[in-house]
Amino acid sequence: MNMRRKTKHFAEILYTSQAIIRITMSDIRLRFPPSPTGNLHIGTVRTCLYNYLFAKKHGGKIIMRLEDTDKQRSTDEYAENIMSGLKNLGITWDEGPIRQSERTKIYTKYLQELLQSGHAYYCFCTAEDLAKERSEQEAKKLPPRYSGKCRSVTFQEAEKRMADGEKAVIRFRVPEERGDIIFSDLVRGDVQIHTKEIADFVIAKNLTSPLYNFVVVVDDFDMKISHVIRGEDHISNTPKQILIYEAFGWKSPEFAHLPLILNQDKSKLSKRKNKVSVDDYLSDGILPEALINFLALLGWNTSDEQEIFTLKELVKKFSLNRVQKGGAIFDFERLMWMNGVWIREMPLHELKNRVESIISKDVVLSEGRKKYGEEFFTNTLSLIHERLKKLSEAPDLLRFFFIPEKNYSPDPELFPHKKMKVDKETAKRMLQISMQTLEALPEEKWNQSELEITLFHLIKEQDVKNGQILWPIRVALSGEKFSPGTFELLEVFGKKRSLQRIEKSISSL
RNA sequence: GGCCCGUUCGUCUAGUGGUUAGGACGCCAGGUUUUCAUCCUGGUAACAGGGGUUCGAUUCCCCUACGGGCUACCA
Repeated sequence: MNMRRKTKHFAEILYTSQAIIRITMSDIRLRFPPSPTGNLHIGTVRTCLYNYLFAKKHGGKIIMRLEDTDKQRSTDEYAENIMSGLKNLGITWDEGPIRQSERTKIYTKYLQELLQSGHAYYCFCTAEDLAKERSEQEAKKLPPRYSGKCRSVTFQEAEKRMADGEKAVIRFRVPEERGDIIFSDLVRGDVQIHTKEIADFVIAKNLTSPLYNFVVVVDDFDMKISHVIRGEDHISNTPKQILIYEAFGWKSPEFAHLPLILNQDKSKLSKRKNKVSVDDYLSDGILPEALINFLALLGWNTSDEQEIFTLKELVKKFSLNRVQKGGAIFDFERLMWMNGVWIREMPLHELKNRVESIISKDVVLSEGRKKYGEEFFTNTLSLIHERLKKLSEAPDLLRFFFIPEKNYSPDPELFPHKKMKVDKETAKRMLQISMQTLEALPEEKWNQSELEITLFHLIKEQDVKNGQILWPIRVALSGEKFSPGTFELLEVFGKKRSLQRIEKSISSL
């Protein structure tokens, strides 16, 4: 890959500073926390990517942790899709997968601990109770918050009521006297919120069904996570989690909240308004490299003017303090441009591998490939290489090459071209003249440079514009409005097929 | 409504107490002795507003506006 490189000198400095960080920060541990409630999402990839880049940059470890506490919505299929998708993109992890659904015993133990220490309590309010409470608050224009009604229910009393069949959830007792919670976010600096803004929140439906904010804390502690890098939508969860850390007497990890990826209208990227499934992009012919490259630069940059990066280069250059604070709109045009760059930079044999599965699904192409041979196929691919913006366009760009001449009939309406000063009449005449000239060119001289000499000679002799000869031939050979150039087509088709196509065109005009 | 976060070309972004506010995508124009694509050249276009601080603010502070996130017995 011919990418721009930094000077050797710079690279050495970089390595040195990395080595220092490695020594002082040897306990870097991060986690990928996907919730397997859907196929791999663009936002999940971006979050995992930044975690990956940070971990690799500092020699840390990554734990794959499937956050599947929502038993209704989580499935093994989604988990599999997410994990294989990440691997296909080159985003790997060192430990796991660990499933939260298999760690219930651990959560239960810590839940009991919190209940016993009084940091949590049973709440018997029903959904109706809470709805009523909320509507009353709204009527008084108060922020809807749980009142703390069951705070006074003692542990013994609660156990008795539950034994009698009453249902209860477990809430965290927010210590209002704690005052301001301030945490230093690695991306946005100090974030502050007062405990009075936080109502007693539910941490578990019951002893064996813990909820997100609780399990995250237990797991991050248990797995010795040092840095939590996640989306901005989690900022408001952070103080709640910090409170739980404090209740246990645990040290909280470092937090870094990433800006969100946005729809065109600046709302959080959603499948209603955008394509969010990684599978969709990949099957649409977006290269994993391009997707990674694009996502890395959505919300982060290197300050120099380089735009194209391999994963390795990203690791080398990544730093959290160059992460943007504002959200970034997902610009498909830019992704397409980047994809085109990646395709063009790719060697031909690699491109061939990548389009293999797409080509094999196309009947005309597969049969034509057998009929005209592998070398021909490779040649045609090389002609469309720089025209490709995404892999899925390949079949449409290639198809005309593989149509057998007996089925081939270009649309006569394609021949007239104003700028070229060509109408059907001229097209026909020029094709006839060219036909004679080309027939006279021996097989062994049938290559681009000889063809150029021959046809330009003819153009001069006939005293016509280049386009008056070259345009009709190009259309005759491709039957397409747009295609590779005349000489390229002539050479790749070879003498026999070229003349057959020209002849067909003449008779159609 | 409340809390929190944010705001440089249409988009992704660089940047500084004094710059012609830079690059990239897109778009437009021209060139690369035929189309398309590539490539090259040029052009278009931004510091949300108002107050301070200052000799001077896009840059520092405050307010407002706008946008967004969260406000679940989802994660």
